[in-house]
Order: sequence, then C-alpha cells, then structure tokens
Amino acid sequence: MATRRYWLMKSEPDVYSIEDLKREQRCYWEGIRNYQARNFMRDAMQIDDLAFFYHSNAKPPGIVGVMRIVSEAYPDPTQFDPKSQYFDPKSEEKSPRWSMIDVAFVEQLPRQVTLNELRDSEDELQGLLAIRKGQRLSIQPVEADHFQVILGMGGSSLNPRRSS
DNA sequence: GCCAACGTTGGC
DNA sequence: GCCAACGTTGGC
Repeated sequence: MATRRYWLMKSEPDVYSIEDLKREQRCYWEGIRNYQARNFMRDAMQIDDLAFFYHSNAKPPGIVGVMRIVSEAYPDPTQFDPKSQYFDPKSEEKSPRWSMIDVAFVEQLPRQVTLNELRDSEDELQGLLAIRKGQRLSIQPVEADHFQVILGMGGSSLNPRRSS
C-alpha cells in the first residue's frame, strides 16, 4: 500500500466553507483551473490521502479543518457546461482538460490555525508552501511532519501528540 | 479597494 | 520562443 500523502486545499468560505462540508459530509472539489493544481490531483493524489481545508479570502485566512480524498481524479463535468462559471470552451470531451476529486469531511479543527500563526511557527514549518510569499496555488502538498505540527496547533483530536 | 505575484494569451 | 498585455488570486 502506498504511503499516505498530505495536502492543503483552498476554498473561499463565501463560496464553500468547512461548515458546508461538515453539513454535506462529502463534496466534489470542482472548478480547479490551474495546471499545477490539476496535476497534483491527477498524478499524485490517492484515495485516503488527508488534506487541510484552507479558508482563503477570509477574515482571518487559515486552516479550519481536515478532509479525506475519497476518489481518484476524473474529468470535471463543469468544464463542459456552458452555464457553469467554470465552463472552458477549449476543453474537448475526448480529452478533458480539467480534473477533479471527491472529498469527505473528517473534522473541523477546534481552533482555526491562521495564516499568521503558520508564519509565526516558521521554524517548525520550514518550506511550507502556504507561508511562501506570492504562493497562490489552490492545491498544495504538505509534508507529513508539517501536517502533524499543524494538527497540534489546531487542537485536533487526530493528533496523538495534541497540545493543550 | 489596492496591489504584488503569478499564470495565460496571442502577436510577432 | 519571446514578451507585453491582460486576467486572477488572495492578503491586507
């Protein structure tokens, strides 16, 4: 069995929030229109990987929860829907340009870990993409030990080394 | 609302 | 293949 990988996935809470996912328990992560992000989903993500739910364009921005990848990547149907805001007229059904995956709710962190808090912990989180200047990628890999550190910062029940 | 940092597009 | 123009992201 392959080693579990860890991710960070952004969503604007005005569009889709951790509360929405908590209520629905599972959702389609549609609308990714960036090649790097798509390649992560298509080429590297695996079922049962864990991902942080990150609220972008929020006050404050930060990590608010954990979800689990529950599907392989498959073509995002919104790219073919002219009524969708994600419609891409250049994508062809024979060779879909954009992929998506399905995610399931795991937990809402007892305490949000804000972007500022991540920056304040840069010693423990060296190399974390989310705190790199100008980093806009909406799907990012997260190192396993960074994932554990951040779970601790958020008071996660998933973390055996939970801090108080 | 501003704007820095990217990513994409298209003329050449 | 270069690069200017344009569009988007996302923190502030």
